[in-house]
Amino acid sequence: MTARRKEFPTAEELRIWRDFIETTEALRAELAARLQRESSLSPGDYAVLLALREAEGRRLRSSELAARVGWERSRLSHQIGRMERRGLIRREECVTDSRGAEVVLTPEGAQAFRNASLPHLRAVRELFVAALTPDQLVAAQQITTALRNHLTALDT
Amino acid sequence: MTARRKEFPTAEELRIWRDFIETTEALRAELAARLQRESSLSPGDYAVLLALREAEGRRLRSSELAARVGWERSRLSHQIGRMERRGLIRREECVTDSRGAEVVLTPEGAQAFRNASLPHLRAVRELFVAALTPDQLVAAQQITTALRNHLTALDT
DNA sequence: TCCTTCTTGTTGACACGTCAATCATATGCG
DNA sequence: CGCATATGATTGACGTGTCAACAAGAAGGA
Repeated sequence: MTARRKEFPTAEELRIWRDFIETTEALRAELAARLQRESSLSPGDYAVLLALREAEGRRLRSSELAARVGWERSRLSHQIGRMERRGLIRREECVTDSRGAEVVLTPEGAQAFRNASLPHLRAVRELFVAALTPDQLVAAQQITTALRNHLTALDT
Repeated sequence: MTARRKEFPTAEELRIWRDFIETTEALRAELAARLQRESSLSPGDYAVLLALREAEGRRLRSSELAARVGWERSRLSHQIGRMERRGLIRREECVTDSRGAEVVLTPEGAQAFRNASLPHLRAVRELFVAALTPDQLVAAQQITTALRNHLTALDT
C-alpha cells in the first residue's frame, strides 16, 4: 500500500493545536488586562507609544509608524484617532509631503509610557519567561521561527 | 555581591517574547482569514458550531455552551445573537428553568459546519503541524502546558 | 502640460470582546 | 411564607480590527 501524503491532523495534533492557540490567547488577554489595570493603556497604545519613544525626535510619519508596529494604515488611523482624543499623541502635517501626517509623542504620552513600561516588563517576565525553563525558552524561540518562516513562505 | 531576584526580562528574553506573541497572533489571523474566505465563518462561529455539533441532541443550555467554548456568558450572548440572525442557530426557552435559554443547531448551521470542517482541519495541518518537526510539536505541547499551569496557578 | 497611476491617509460600516448594569427567575434561610 | 441573595441571560456603551471606498496629493510619462 502506498504512502499517501498526509492531509489532516491527527486527534493528538489537533489537541496540541487547540491547547496552543487557547493558551497563547489566554496569555495575551492576561497581559492586556494587567496593562489596562496598571496603566490604562491597551496593547495597541503601548505598541504605538513604544515605537514613538524609540523614534528620532519622538515623531514618525504615519506610514513609517504603521510599518514599525506592523499594522495596516487603516488600523493605525483609528488607533491614532483614539489616542489623540486622549492626548497621548498629536497629529501634525508633514512638510515634505502634503498628503502625509506625522504622529508626535506628547509629554502626556511619554509619561504614560514611562508609567506603563516597568510593570509591563515585570508582567512579561512573570507570565512568560518565568514560566519556562531555559531549554523551553530556546525551544519556544525555535518554534516561533519555524512557524513564522512557514507562514511567510506561504503568502509569497 | 548578593544575587538579586530577577525582576525584568533581558533584551534577549524580551525579543523572544515579542516574536512569540506576534507570530501566534499572525497564525491566528491567517487561520481566521482562511476560515472566513472558505466558509464565511468566524472562529467564534466555528467554535460554537463545533460545540453544538458534539452535544447531545445538538442543543445546549447557554451557560453550558459558554463553559464548553470557554467564554463569558455576555460574549456568548452577543455571538449567539449574531448567529441567530444568520440562521445558524436558534434560541429556545428552557423547560426546567424559565430563566434559561437553550441554543439549538439548525440544519443550516450543521451544513455550514460540515462545509467548514475539512478545509479548516487542512489549514491547521498546513499552517501549524506541517511547520514543525515532531520534536518541535512535542516541545510546543510542553511549553503550552507550562504556560497554562503557570497562568492558572497565578489567578488562584 | 495633461492624464493616468501610485501612494498616503481617512472614513464608514460592520464584526467582535469586555465591562457594568439590568431583569427575571430560582434558591435558601429566617 | 417572605425576603435577601444568587444565578442565567441579555443589553448598551465603548474600544478595537477589517474591509472597501474614498479624497487628495505625488510621480512620471505622452
